[in-house]
Amino acid sequence: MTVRRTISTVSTGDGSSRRSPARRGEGERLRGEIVDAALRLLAETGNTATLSLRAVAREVGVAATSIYLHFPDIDALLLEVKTQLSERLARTECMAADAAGPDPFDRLLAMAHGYVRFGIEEPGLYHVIFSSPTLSPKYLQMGSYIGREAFERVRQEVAALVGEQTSHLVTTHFWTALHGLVVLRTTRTRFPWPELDTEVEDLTRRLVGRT
Amino acid sequence: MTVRRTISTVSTGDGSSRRSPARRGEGERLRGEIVDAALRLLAETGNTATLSLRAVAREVGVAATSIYLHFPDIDALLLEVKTQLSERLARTECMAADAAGPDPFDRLLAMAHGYVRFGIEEPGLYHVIFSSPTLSPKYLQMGSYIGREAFERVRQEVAALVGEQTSHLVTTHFWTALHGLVVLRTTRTRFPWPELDTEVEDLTRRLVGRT
DNA sequence: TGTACATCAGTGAACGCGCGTTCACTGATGTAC
DNA sequence: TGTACATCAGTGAACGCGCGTTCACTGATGTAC
Repeated sequence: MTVRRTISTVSTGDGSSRRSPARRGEGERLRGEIVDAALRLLAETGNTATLSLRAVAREVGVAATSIYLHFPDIDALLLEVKTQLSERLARTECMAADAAGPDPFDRLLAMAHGYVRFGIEEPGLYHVIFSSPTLSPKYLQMGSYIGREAFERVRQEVAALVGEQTSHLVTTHFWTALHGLVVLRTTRTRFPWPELDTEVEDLTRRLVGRT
Repeated sequence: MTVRRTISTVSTGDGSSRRSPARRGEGERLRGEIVDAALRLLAETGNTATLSLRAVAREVGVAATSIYLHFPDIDALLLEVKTQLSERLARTECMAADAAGPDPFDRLLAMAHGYVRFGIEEPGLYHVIFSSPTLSPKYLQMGSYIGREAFERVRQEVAALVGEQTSHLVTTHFWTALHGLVVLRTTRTRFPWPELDTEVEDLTRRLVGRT
């Protein structure tokens, strides 16, 4: 005996329940729920190497095998997750710059603050973006191009401040320094960190030579 | 029937072999082999979360239960591994500074190069040093003080260059920037990285204001 | 309008594997008498 | 000097667990006739 529930599960009389299938053509709904579940789990651990297919299925509330309906393996799911996260980070940076007005230094500083804020507010997700070594080789190429446009946007502001010639070098400094800042701040919580805004601004000034 | 081998195993007639116990008082020998095996495995994966007790035992060539003779759990083993690695990293930095002579800028630059070289030559081990979140709370306190003396040594050189007052801030920049540099270089291999020595030296100059 | 069938979306049992941990054990080496 | 015994260093079988993956299945929804 099966009884239809109002929302999206079917009770089977004993304790177990069964998800009622999506309408025809709405199969993608579960796909989205899978990605969201993976994001929730990764936000806690920050470690892609320990994410399991069964744990994701459990978090969604679905049979483990149902994951295969939407992803061939867990690396495909991770690629999707990373792509979404990179876009989120890039968007954060972008919005920060747009809110800052036309001055290149103000824009650069705003981007730095945006980047750092994202990483510190969501340390688990931030770590996921940069944990490529776990990906199997077949997804490596695609993953490695993530973040290029964001780098290029920063480079343009940097170029306005230090010149086109050294802009690649200085933008690289920026990227490595902000990345290290986020990773170490969220990892070495007992270290006597300087006040965050002071640290980001002083770092930015020094890197572009505005002391 | 058991036959004594010349080195350190005993053959049991069939394919299996048995390690001949260490002499009385030499029980610490296996402890060292366990740490070395863990280091070999971690050098490949760089991920403490996926290191298993059984894999370590297999690498040593010993029964899984033998690990318990020397470590209460895997976190204790990891703490030992991390402590040894931090000391290695600090020693590398130290030696680089000593080889550089008395000038503070030269010493600072040498330390930076030493730090970065260590990280790039042994990316897996470098990652292990900074992967604290995996440690269970009971070992967290101890782990977090690792590296303090190394920071202090760098700070003294920085103080000679930028003054005592801002030395903590600038040394923090140094640490985060070099950490990010190592992590991203070993992780994002497809990025068009600048020439290594140029990058480190330019970064150092900018951080201490010697452009 | 009715009905047989195809398709879509998801399930659940079963497999073999590696894992951490327990337990009683083995066998060589040293020591007390 | 001989011998019984304690101790040290390490083993191996067994447990229950979570994992990825396979396979045949279920049952609602749409479609052809």
